[in-house]
Amino acid sequence: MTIQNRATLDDVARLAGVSSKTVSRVFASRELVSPETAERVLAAAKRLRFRPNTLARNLRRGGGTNTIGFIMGELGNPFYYKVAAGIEKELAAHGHALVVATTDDTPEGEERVADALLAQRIGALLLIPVADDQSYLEGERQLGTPVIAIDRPARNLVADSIVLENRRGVFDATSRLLARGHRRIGYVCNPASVYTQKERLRGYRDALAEYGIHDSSRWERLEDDLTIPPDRIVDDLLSSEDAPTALIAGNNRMTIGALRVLRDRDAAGRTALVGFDDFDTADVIGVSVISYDPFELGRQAALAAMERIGDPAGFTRQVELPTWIIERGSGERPAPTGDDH
Amino acid sequence: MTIQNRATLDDVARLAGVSSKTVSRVFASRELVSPETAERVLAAAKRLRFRPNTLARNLRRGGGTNTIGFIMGELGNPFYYKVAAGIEKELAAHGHALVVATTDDTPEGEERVADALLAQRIGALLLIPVADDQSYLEGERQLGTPVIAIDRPARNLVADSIVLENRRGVFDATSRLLARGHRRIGYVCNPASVYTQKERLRGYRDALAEYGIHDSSRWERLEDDLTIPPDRIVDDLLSSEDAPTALIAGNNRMTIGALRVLRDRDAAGRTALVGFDDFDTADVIGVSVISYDPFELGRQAALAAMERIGDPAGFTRQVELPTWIIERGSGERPAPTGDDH
DNA sequence: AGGCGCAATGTCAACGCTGTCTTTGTCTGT
DNA sequence: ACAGACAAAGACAGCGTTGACATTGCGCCT
Repeated sequence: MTIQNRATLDDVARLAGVSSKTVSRVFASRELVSPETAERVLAAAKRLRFRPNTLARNLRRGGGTNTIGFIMGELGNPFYYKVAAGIEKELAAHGHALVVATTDDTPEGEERVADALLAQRIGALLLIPVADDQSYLEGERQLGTPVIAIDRPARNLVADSIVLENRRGVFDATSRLLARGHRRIGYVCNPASVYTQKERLRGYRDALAEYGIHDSSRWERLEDDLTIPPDRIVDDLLSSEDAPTALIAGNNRMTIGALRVLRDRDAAGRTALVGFDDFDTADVIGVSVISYDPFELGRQAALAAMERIGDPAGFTRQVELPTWIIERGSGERPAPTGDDH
Repeated sequence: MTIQNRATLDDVARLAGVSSKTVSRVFASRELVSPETAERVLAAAKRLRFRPNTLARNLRRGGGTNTIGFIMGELGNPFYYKVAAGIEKELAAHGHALVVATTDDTPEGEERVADALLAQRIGALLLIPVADDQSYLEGERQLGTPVIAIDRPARNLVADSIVLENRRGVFDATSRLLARGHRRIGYVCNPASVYTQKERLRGYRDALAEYGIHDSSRWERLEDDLTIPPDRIVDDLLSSEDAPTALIAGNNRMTIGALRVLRDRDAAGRTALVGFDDFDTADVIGVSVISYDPFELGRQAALAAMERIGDPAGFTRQVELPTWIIERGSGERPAPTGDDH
């Protein structure tokens, strides 16, 4: 197997009997080139298996590439994948490529991979912020690289962001449970200190407050340690005195944990359950959820990035995407009678 | 907001009072640079927010970048995402970046995005083949870009491949059903004409053949049109005369379709079911599956790519990763008595 | 004291491409 | 017959970096 050299513009030019600039014109600018010449050039290029070198092209053209970077967190979560899918699809439709990098969910990881991506002169940076502080990107932004935060706003950085209506989603779900007579409503989540969970918790508390419940701490289980099995958190809550008659799970993992625990503890299926985030088999098992469109989250982020590439100096803005409740049974179980007040 | 120019080696050199080559040494080669000079250079670089331009670097260094491209098919499938995750993790551990591209599952799409990736001078190309023919990559391979096929071997192209033990997995699952007395065993899949499905089908037929069943066509439903709802395919099979007492689903979508149909048609849960590919809530519902590790598939592909980058002329090889059966109940239901022979 | 070796740094060209400017040649109108 | 316009193609430099090679200066040996 001989490894030959890759053909360059000059090689093609020589074979076609033209200057390299003419070949360049054929492949890049489509400026004035006579049809016959173009044909000759294309034939020569094909024979040499020529492929323009985008590295050189982008270097020469100056500024960023048409590749866009996406930094995401832990990999065990389909959420990230769906966002990435939404991004990729929208970018591909506009001729952009996507580089992905993961951060093992640590702030240092985030900065490290951001650095690696930026060294590649990406055209824009999309990220799901993990660190508490994205100020390290401020310099880059001033140099003209747009930054778009997804799912959570960036901190200490001017950046567009695409987030969900977390608060409203949970507020609505909680209100429905209250309307069905539930008063002891549990809320479980882990990790609890991230933006999304804080917002969701606020929605829960706000809804309870409207019914005069101002201290819900005894029905809340807010953890911040992913090594704790979700089952244990739910089990702990349900074992407590004054156990809740309804449960809201702050994310997918907690919902599935809750399902396992309820299967064991509550075979009759009396406890109401609403989870944030839909999952594959939720309809088969009949789990009510607060749903949203993760693809759309990615799509909007890609659109925002491309818009910002076109107009780097424009005002940044925050887009809030809707959430909605899908009723499948588990969230519509009424409170046991005599349980209100 | 002023968009200033990005600092280059020369800018840093000027500020630090050294030559640009020295700055280059500090950032790239770590050759002999006195500690004091290095410190001065780093300080200047930091002040100017310098970041080496990998475009220029890779161009100068010649040959490929340390970015690796991955081409995958349809996005609606968690399988792809997990493979990508495995790839990304392994690459990141070795300092490589990952560009992903999707093909909307059409052969033309595959060639189109391959072209776009190759123009970026990626260091290696990983792909889940969709087209029937990857000979269009042969030229590129000869130019030194390793190609690794994932999940299915490449056709008409010398390339390493990482695949699953599809045949053995289904063979074993079918054998177990036979051992439990089932004789009318159904097999549903869509699409049926892809490599993996052909292999799996072979496993199924081989196992039946060992029990003297040489024509299973009446229990097979092999479709090749993704617009057909999985439910309908399963429903059709179960409505037939001589309906099977056990069912093997060739992929995830079919398994979930089968679950829906069985919930409606077979509330008592007598029909055995084994699906190829695990899913999130399979343990909650008690579905037995033929499982494997999609992350490992990606990981092995990344390893193969990096190995091949180091030794482009070595012998190509095919790695087969194991599959195993997870028994959760649905696959262990015995055949109704009096049903054998 | 003179020469040698080596660490530390510098000079220069080139990677493959494209923007700018220039050259060549053909065609039109008067 | 000749200026002017314009289509088609080429010459050249430079994007930011690094490899190959050259230079400097200092310590050390004889």
